[in-house]
Amino acid sequence: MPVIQLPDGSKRRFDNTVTGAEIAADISTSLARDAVAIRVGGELWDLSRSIEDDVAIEIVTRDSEDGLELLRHDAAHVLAEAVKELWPDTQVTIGPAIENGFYYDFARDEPFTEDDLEVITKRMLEIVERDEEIKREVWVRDDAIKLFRDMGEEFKARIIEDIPADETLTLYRQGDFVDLCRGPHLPSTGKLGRAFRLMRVSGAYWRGDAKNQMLQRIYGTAWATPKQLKAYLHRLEEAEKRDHRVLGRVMDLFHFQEEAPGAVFWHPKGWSLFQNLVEYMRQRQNEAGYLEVNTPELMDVSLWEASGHLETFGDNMFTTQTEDGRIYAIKPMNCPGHVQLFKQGITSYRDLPYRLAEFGKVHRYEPSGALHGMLRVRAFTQDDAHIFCTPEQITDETIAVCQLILGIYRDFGFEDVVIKYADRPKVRVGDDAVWDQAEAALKAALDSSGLDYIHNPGEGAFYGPKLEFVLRDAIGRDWQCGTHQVDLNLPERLGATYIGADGQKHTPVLLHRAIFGSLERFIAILLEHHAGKLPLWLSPTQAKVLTITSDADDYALDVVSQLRNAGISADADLRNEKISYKVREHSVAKVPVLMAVGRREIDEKTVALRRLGSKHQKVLALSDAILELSEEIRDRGQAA
RNA sequence: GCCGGUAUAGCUCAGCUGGUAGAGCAGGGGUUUUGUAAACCUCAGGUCGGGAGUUCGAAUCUCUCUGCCGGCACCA
Repeated sequence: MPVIQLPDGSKRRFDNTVTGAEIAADISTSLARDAVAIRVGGELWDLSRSIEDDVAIEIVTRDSEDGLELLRHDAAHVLAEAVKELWPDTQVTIGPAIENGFYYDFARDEPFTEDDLEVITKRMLEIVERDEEIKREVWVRDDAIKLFRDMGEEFKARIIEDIPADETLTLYRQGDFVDLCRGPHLPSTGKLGRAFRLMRVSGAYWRGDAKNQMLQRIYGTAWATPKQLKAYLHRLEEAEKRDHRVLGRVMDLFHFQEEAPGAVFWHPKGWSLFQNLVEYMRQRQNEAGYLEVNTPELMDVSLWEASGHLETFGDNMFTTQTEDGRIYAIKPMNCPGHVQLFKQGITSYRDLPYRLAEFGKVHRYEPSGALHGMLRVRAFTQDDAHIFCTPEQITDETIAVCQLILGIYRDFGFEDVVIKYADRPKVRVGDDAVWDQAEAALKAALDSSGLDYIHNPGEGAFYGPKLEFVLRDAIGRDWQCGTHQVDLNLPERLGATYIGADGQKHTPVLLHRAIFGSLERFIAILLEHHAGKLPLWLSPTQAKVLTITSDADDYALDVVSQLRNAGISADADLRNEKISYKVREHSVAKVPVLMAVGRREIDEKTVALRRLGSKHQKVLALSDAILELSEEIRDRGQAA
């Protein structure tokens, strides 16, 4: 005779054991309709599972976060059922719910085609229509293995074999389809509804390991209501419009071409944007006590052997051989070069910390399949810096770097930043004792900074543990940009020393840090974050002066020169076109400020100023316009 | 690197089951002097990504290489 407590504190008494479905029905018919599971303690239970004890429960509805996950997981099962009905020889493997949807991995020789997806969708809708009951069954491990092996489901059998022998297994059966699954599930396939869509098919390795067989993964999205599905598809379309590869073309910033895979051809406007970022960073770094340097792109492989790069990073390095037989590597990182600079000049502890910065262009041979616009390239520019310091200085320097990074991200409008602490990876150089020391130092510094962080095990650099700075953009995507690493290995390998206060030789600690990470990547992120509408201070062309009639040509040129004198990048558009035509063209190209000038403006020494994204313009004195824009540029769009 | 898709004019795309290419925009020339997201007329522009094959004949079918796209793996 269980007493069930609901989230509002009310209690219901039942005479016999009761199921979640019965409780929901007892409350209201609409709840009975929308319920998909119940939460008992921390666990989700099937609606059909009977409750014997007094417990507090929560009814999970289809549009809640948990409910959606269930729905998506169910969609994966219905997908698998449909595929098994259509192609019985296909083997099923796994099919979880993921963000916004689900997937299922199948083993099948024939590839799935676009047309197949339509056929599968149709079958899935039929299965929903059939409203098959989804039944939970508890099985003994060995019986389950036999069941799947007899069905020819080798992959499933292997999954079960890896489950500890004493663990009870649950299978879920719907129609003729049975799948190993932890559950819970919806009570019947009809509850899935029709708000799902198969999106694409792709390859995926069995158990996520590139050494294994490749399976075929079908991705789908699923929602509680058709309206939500539509909204999601709309969001995808919007995200596509933000694609930096598209914006790069319409804004005339850069391009790629076949002869240089993974390398950017910067157009004048794009390069101007690039230089704006460099100038900004240069100023911030100068203020923070960094010294800017430049080191060779090409250095003999012996240096890279000594640093350990060739051994641990060699697969990613470009090399070239000259006529004299020497082999040079094109630098994939700037650190060895900076150590050479340190070795040239620094001899005393009095010079530490010694902070070297370089806008270093590095080349890395990334796997062809990894390339993606400017977000993943083979040639990129790092805002790299190396801080040589004593062990005692690690904490202060680390805190200073964290503050610098967070402050800079704020200037770009990124407030939401996650810090990850990544420790030793499998492939690394140096003794464990040195790693113990480096990890402890970084962690202690981070702890004393008072910043929140999460642990990212095994993801450090090959020479030391690191902090990763992940920022979240306007549409909720995460990007890793900044990094800060403690390195006790490279300075020693490359023979860097200084004389301490004790008169003895010491090896300096090397802190590696980057803030944008890659300028190319950061620009791509900025473009997508702002959907191309860059803040005024960053825009390559800040203002365009448009003539309404050719009578205004002289005045327009005068306006442009006054703007330029005030440090505002401006151009005139004197073409024989209608003003609407010019407004449209420059709006499409995302020019932030348009100034139209005609006869009235000539007479009154004014401009008709229109902001990107606005349908309105205001007429103001040229001098006032210049003042307004100058202030906005100076404050980087953030009113003091 | 792996799986799948894809490559036609500067850009976006059309071209059915093989009969050697078409539109819009951009560009050139002209008309128009224009008041806030596309004025009008006209001209030019492509060995259909590269190579090989099948065929009387290939943008179209096959193979292969390269790039790109979506994932996976890698990386950050």
